[in-house]
Amino acid sequence: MRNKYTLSLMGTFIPNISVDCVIFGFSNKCLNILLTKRELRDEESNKILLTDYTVQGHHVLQGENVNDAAIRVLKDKTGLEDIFLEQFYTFGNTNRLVKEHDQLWLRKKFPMVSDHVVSIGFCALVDGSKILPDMQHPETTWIPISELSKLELGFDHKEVILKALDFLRQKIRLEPIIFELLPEKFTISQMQQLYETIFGITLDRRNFKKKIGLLEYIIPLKEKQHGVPHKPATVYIFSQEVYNLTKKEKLDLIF
Amino acid sequence: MRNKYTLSLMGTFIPNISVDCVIFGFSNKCLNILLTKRELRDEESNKILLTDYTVQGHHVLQGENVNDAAIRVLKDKTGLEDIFLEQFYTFGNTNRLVKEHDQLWLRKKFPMVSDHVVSIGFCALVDGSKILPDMQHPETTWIPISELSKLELGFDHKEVILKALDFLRQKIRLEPIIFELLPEKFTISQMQQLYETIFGITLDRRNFKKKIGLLEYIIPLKEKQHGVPHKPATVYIFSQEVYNLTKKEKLDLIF
DNA sequence: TCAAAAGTGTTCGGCGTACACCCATGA
DNA sequence: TCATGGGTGTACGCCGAACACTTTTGA
Repeated sequence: MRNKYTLSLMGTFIPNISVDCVIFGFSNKCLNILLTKRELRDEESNKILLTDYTVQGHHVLQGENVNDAAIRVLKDKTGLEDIFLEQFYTFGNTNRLVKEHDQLWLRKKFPMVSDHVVSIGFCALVDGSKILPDMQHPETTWIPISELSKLELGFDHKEVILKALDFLRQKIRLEPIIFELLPEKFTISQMQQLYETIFGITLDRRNFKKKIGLLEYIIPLKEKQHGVPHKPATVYIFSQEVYNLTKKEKLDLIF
Repeated sequence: MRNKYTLSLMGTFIPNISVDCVIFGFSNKCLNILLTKRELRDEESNKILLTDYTVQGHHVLQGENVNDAAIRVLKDKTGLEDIFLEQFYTFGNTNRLVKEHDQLWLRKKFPMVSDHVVSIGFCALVDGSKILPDMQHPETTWIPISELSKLELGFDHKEVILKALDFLRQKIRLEPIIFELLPEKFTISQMQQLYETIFGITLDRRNFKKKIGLLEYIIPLKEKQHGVPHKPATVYIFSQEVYNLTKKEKLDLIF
């Protein structure tokens, strides 16, 4: 799959412009990021030269819109389409590829890319229940954000992920994108757990429920959970239409 | 000045990556944008072929960080340094340069640039009282945002400006960047007027004052206005230090 | 003395926060 | 019957919104 671009279309991608997608998903009460394990072995000794993780990225193709490149990467790496995907920052420092590990990797695998690659960072949000159990890309895995500090990351991808997380936290306060991370039908406590994992806080259940109860666009269904060993919870849906109709421009001048 | 890059250093800039700076300033109770008037005449007939406005932009140089390119453009076009300057969006559509006017301009003036230029948009905020009365660049002028819809704008710069304005409005709700647009010493009603022009609203003076009065980091001086034909107002300063010490992470889950 | 903007206080309602007990289900 | 998480109500305090009259200055 990846060969499609690195081999047969070699020369048709733009050598100095790429996109990087930080893909967030919610499962197991955790916010996770989809990362690719990178491993480089010496051809003779078969000794491991480097092993670390990177986010999903690729160069923009000749004649391709930058935003479309991100859509393409997402589809290639996860099979997902039509999900939340937005730019959050562009990484343009000249030293982003100069670490020894990364140079080694690039010389071996991508000798044609430029020394100074500008990368547009995208943030994608996916419903955790859509995680493919056995992907075409066995080297990609979900990592809880709480594990991030323990991981070795390639290029400037640590910074990329931190900026993406920042973006997510701020955006969530401004727009109803939290639902992009939840299944279509969700319970109030799933939603609460999601907030808690994103912000690293704990919230009072009663107050949370009261607040959600005031929002007309979060609609309870008749349906309940089943198969749970406790009182089954009511399931809710988010209505974008009701949201559009009822949202009021509240402009807190607070900063 | 501009020739420095377009002529003597021709070939040292990256043909497909540029920065565009949307520079906001506050004066005359208005939020203004610094734009450059563009005019192209036919060499024989001297007839005007196109006339419109653009934001301040330039290509990134070989070996230059993207963020440094923005700093350079800002300095070259306004003489200003050390002011608020942040990325807000990257414009990467393949059709951003294809309007007939723009092609005409590029063929004549910048034949060496690529067909597909990705441009990183930056938002700069300057104290309106620092506006140079007679600039080195007579073709640059401040335009109130209320006049924007009447102007002809080059390339995709209408979209660029609208995205910058959006960015400014959201950022102001999250961080104390409003002060970047005000003189060091300001009155409460200047601050109020600034909010009013940015958001296109009107606010109640008493409530506004009360709110500002609660913020420890907006500090009244002994000093008053003078030379005004009415009761002189108290002047205030913003203290970044007090802000850092007293800000509390308020996290409204509201969206 | 006039025009123009500055300064000031109260009331009301809504929303955030703190906090504890009973309920329904599967194992 | 037990463990697990679901569902619910009250009291308090803060802050945002509405609203009108007096004060100071330069012209």
